[in-house]
Amino acid sequence: MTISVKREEIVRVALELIAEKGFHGAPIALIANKADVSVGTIYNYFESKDDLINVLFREIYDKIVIFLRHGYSSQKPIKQRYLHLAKALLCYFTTHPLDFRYMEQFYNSPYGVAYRRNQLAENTYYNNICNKLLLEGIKFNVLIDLPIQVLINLAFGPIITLTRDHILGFIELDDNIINICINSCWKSITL
Amino acid sequence: MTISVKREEIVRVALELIAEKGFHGAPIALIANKADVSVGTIYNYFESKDDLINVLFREIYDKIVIFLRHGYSSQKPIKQRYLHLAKALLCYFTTHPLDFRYMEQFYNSPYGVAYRRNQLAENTYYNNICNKLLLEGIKFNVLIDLPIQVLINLAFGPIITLTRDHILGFIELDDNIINICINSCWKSITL
Amino acid sequence: MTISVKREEIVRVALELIAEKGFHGAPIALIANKADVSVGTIYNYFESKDDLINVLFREIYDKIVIFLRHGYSSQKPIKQRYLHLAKALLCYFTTHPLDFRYMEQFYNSPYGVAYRRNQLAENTYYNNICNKLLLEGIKFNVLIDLPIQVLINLAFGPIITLTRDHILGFIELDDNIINICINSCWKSITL
Amino acid sequence: MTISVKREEIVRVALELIAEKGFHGAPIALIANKADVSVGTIYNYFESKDDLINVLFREIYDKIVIFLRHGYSSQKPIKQRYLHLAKALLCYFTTHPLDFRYMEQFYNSPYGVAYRRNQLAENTYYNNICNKLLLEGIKFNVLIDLPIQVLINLAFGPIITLTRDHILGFIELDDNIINICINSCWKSITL
DNA sequence: CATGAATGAGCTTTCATTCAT
DNA sequence: AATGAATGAAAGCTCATTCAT
Repeated sequence: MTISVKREEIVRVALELIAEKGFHGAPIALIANKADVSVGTIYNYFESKDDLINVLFREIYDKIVIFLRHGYSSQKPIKQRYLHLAKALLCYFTTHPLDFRYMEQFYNSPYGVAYRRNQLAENTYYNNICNKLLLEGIKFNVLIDLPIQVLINLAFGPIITLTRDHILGFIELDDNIINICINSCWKSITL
Repeated sequence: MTISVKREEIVRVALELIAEKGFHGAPIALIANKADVSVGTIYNYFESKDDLINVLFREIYDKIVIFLRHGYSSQKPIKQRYLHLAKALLCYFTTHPLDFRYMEQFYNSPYGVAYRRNQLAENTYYNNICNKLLLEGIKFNVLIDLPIQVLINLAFGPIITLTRDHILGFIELDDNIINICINSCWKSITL
Repeated sequence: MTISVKREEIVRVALELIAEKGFHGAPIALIANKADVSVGTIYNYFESKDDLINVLFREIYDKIVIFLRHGYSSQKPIKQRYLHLAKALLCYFTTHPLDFRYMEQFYNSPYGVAYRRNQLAENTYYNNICNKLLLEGIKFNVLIDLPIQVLINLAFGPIITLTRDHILGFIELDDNIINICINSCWKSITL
Repeated sequence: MTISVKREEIVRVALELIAEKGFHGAPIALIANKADVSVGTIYNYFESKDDLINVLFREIYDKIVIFLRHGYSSQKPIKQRYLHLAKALLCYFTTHPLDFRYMEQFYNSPYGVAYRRNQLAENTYYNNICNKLLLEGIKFNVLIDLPIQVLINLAFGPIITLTRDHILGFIELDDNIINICINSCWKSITL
């Protein structure tokens, strides 16, 4: 019943190290050391470093989905739902900067490219909330009729890059700026 | 008089390998081998792998700047200039996908973070064309008054992410879609 | 409980190779090979080649100190103590020629210079037996009043260089010659 | 008639670099660079790095011999001649610290060991002034009857090690100390 | 399950030497 | 004689993974 506390530690330390120093700044031995665990133990829980990296991605991904879903209702108007998602995304990442930087590392690496290709291949791509929302918006003539993947970029791309600049300390975000930006993005995708 | 053909080859192969497989997928020995050159020769032209990486970045960067400047006139209306820059950027990268992926690798790595910090520190940051354009737009009340780095994200962020998806083969761009997207971005930053 | 036998082998082989061929004649790969150990194993026991070199120096140094102390009593007359130290030194090195040559390599290299500078800086310099003995000899007007480091050279310099010549096979030492030499040195430093 | 100025420069720079940083701190490329000469030019004057090292040794050696011979007369009493040689040696090295450090590097390396073995083999060993002096001293019952190589160590060993300590900055020599030391050495070898 | 010593392929970098010009 | 780009073997060091305990 109790999930191994050692496994938790491994995952926590791996997240921290990889987020801050990249995959190559996080050798297994260092992860083991910081997690107060032996190297061998890591290989009891994960098949390989690659496996650990992919599992960690999955865990963060799932937490984000849960966070986005919280308070989200498909009954609400499309705009309201968009604002909810955009804010939630930005909120999650600014409060979980390690998760953000980990995801950036992941997507910008062979892992991420493989993952995305895989998603497309499996056709599971259109299952996530954001995609559904945009597809609905197109269907009801609220949003510009563009390929979904294109629209995603307009709708959420700036949110992500803003978050990155904020986390790296290049810009300072406040509620006012955030609201303006999200509304700007909305403006850019509406007919 | 003639620029070394070996140097050219080294740079070409390094670009290709790093763009496709990342910094760690491009060991010096492999670069040397593919460039039909000995390992030592690389170190005749570059102080270190880091140096090669930074020089390559600089070369691409300069080529992009030249390309963006071509046909650009500060006499033209702001919107027209924005459209020029956005299209040129997208055009350059779709015709030079290796350059694009290289830059992505670069920015998303300690090199890129160091580079950006350096730029901020040196205050040379506001010297590039895009920044100047946006600042002018704000000044003349054409664009939303947001911190320049925030505005940059709205104005060019989606261009970049679209380009990535296109290059990775996740979406297919055509003139129509490109025009719509660029205009959407313009819409998102105007008052 | 048991000190690693691999570590012992590494140290033994390193001593042998460095003593005979110098630091540059003892690449890590060769040490590993001769010690029947993998390269990585050496780095499990020592941080770096420098570390190995310094540790090895320390181990030999400590063995020498123990040997010199054996049978040494500060109650005995100064001359007797000097004769003890000089003989013991010569005895230790002629029976441990690898140790001698290692120490020569060490002192005559950046390691040794750094070590000596460090010792001076830390003021631990005057703590060794030889220095104490000479200082006492000066104090009681038995020895010439010269700076301690100068006196050391007169008292023990020839012992060391004789040992070297002996080990390198340039001269043949016997008890008679040894006694004459040591007494000569004593003569050279007494008032 | 004019000895190549380039060759002079190469030798001068090699001496400086090797004396200060050892053989491995003096790569051919660096020597060439500092001597304002191309790498190839060095190989025009010297067969190899080893050759350069040996030639440089020989040049210094010869200069020392000339210096020692200056003012030296086999007519003078033995003690006076010893004092002359010891002082001249110390004088030469303190005024030519690079030469001293070069010689130390040389002797304490495979080059030096090979050189000494060679000398013994060639029986040219007993030809130098110091040896002749000591042999004469023994013959006339002025000096202790010890093997010449042993006597050399007593007579000149401390001079050399004192010089080293002085050059490395560990001790400060003045005329008074020097006189005491040299007389002490003399005392140690006389009957 | 947990351990961590052992492994060795692979990395970046150096440098004596060559040789076409 | 002079040049210096080119070479490539060899160096020190890292790290994902295994396996006997």
